[in-house]
Amino acid sequence: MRKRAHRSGCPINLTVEMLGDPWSLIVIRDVMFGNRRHFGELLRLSEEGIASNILADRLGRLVRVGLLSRGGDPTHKQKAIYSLTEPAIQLVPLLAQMGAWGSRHARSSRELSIRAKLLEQGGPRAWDGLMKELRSIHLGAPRPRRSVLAELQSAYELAAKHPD
Amino acid sequence: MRKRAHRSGCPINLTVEMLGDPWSLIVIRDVMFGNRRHFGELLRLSEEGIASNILADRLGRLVRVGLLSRGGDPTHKQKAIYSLTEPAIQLVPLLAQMGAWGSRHARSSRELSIRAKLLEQGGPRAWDGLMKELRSIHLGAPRPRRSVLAELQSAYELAAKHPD
DNA sequence: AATACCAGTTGCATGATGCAACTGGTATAT
DNA sequence: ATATACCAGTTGCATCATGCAACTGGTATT
Repeated sequence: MRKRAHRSGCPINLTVEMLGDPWSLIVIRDVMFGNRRHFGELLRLSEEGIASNILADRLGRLVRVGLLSRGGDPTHKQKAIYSLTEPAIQLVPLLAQMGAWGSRHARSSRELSIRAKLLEQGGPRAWDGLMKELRSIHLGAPRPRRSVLAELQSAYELAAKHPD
Repeated sequence: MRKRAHRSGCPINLTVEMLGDPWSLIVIRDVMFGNRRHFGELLRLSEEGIASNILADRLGRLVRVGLLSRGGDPTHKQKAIYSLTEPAIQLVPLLAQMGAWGSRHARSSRELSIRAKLLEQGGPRAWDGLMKELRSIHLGAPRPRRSVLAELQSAYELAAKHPD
């Protein structure tokens, strides 16, 4: 007796079912914006302090539902590399909106808000640019001229160095 | 000894902390798009079958964090009316992206996808229109000429009547 | 006075999360 | 060859969240 497949066919509900827990989107965010590709990186560099069992569970689940893919690292047999899949890359607009909303309505730190606000202001043009870049990093697509990640990073560093 | 206020100051994380559970966004969706305003409506008309204790807990929590407000219904002393607050209304773009992503990458039902796709295609113009409309319904703002909710509803009904 | 509606609450089973310690395989240095 | 460190997890256990069904006490209707 397995549990019913889905609660409903509503697109919002299905998205919530897939990503509506306290950690899935955090893991995807770290892979996407922090370029964390190994278990250990995700574990040790985690801002929110994810536990290793939860991380293992989420990585497995995200691979199963097709949001991450797991490849071996040639330099180390034990090492696994996690990559975003196309569906995960298409979460960029969603994450951009989440960042925008959070920076507006929650008490987010100023430096971290900079990136969210920049990505919001960039709009669909910036999102597309970021998605192209992620396709080159994670799916082996040709490298685009523009690097939105570099733009976000330099804006963040500027804000961090220049504490108002 | 209370638990730490937040896991991190990242805007995405703060949004996940507030909405990253299986029910909060479902409740907000029903109030927003289904105009469910009472406990009983939310409970009985729930597509996903929320349990009454969970609904009570979420309504309370959403009121506490300022996404819903709770008012009394003049026609019935016992009856409570829940309304969206401005921060919740500003979740429109986020919900629109969730719907768009879900209709593209999950097996959502065709009729329910129609609305999500329409809202996506409408873009920021439609989102602003919807937000204005919600401000009139929930916050007593003047009623706008355009009704995005009516547009979504008639598109849905057309699709439901005309099964491909 | 009886019935139905309303917004929840209670009790209990099950599952998800959080924490710390541990495992077994792999590379590196001596 | 041996010791050390790295790597991706696993295990055990406590606590918290969710799911289900039955129940509660106040309010309106007939």
